[in-house]
Amino acid sequence: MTKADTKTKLMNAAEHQVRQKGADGFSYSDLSAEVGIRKASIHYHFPAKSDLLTAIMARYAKEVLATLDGYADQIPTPREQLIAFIAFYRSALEEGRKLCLCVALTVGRDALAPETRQEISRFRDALQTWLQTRLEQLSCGTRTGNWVGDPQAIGAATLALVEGAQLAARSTADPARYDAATKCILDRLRQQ
Amino acid sequence: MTKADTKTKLMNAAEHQVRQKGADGFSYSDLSAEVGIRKASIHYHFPAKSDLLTAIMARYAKEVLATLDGYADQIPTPREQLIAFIAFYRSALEEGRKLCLCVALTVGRDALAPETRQEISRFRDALQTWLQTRLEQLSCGTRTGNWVGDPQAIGAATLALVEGAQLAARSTADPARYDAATKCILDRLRQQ
DNA sequence: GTCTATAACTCGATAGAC
DNA sequence: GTCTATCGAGTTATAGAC
Repeated sequence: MTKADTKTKLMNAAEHQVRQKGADGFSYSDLSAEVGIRKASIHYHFPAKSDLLTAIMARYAKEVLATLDGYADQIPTPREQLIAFIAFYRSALEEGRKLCLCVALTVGRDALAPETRQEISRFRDALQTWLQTRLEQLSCGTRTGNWVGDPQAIGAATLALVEGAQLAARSTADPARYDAATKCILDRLRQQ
Repeated sequence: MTKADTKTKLMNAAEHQVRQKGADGFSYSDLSAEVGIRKASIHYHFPAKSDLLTAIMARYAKEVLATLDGYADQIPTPREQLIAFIAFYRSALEEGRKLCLCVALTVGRDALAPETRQEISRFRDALQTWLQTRLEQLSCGTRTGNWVGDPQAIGAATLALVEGAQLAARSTADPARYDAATKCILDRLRQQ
């Protein structure tokens, strides 16, 4: 675990770069410097850049969804699970310098390979389903507490909110902007 | 008005390109093809690419804020002004293929010139102030209707929501995802 | 698996004619 | 203002030695 193999090191470096600078913002040369391998050697592991992007997006989706499923097991109430979700997206910022991988990739969507796009779509759908399930358990659909709307609509809004809040934080490299944008929904969850 | 001068044509083309592909996703070569001028000639109008990016961001901010101030004059109630704001961000999508310019630029923020970053910050602050003013007029701070929270927090959340909703639409090039993500807040505004 | 070397291309930017 | 011509550096990607 302490010494990752080269392929893993490359994926770690690539994910870091994309989330900080976007898919067009880094090159094999950057990875070469970060990992300590000649840039031509990277092509042995990932023949084309699109292969690398697809691989890191697939891994990212798997890891994030595993984390969220862990919340479902370890955290007792859907209310607290949703609070943990918002905190998780907060922690992904790392001082306001990073974004969720799928946000970082979405801006340059036109230039992505079809397989990469598909990974992004699947991930977003899975995220929204996860949120929707928790919201259904809150039975907010029947206007319990101070919620309005059906779980599907609230799920879509919640996902948009945390991604938008990440952008806000990124705009001035200040995580406090994430907190400001998510204050309302967190207060509402805590009151419930 | 029908025949824009070259400088304006270049800015129009650049804005279109950035909002569709990001700052790193287009080149002077693309502009050359779109406007019908040799790429070396572009440097006469905008010596460096950063000059062009700063110019289109400044123009974008001015135009959008003028539109919103127009809403304040022409639309009677703050409630309807806010609904118009959400519709405006919807119209900016253009079939799910475009983003708000400041969202498109924020991902690659690290590589932007300081002047461009400053234009983005100023614009975001002005947007949030505009939203906050409308929300104060709704007197939602005192928990009127089914709102919760103070105008400042709701303003930050609303901005994050519409920007996140644009990303959702972009993820599958489908504007319906914008509608899904903004359904809750629109319903709440309409009920009020 | 990693290396050197390089092909083939695109990028932003400049010089100077007209 | 727009052009041709070009520079130097960057990019992804490949070939072949070790």
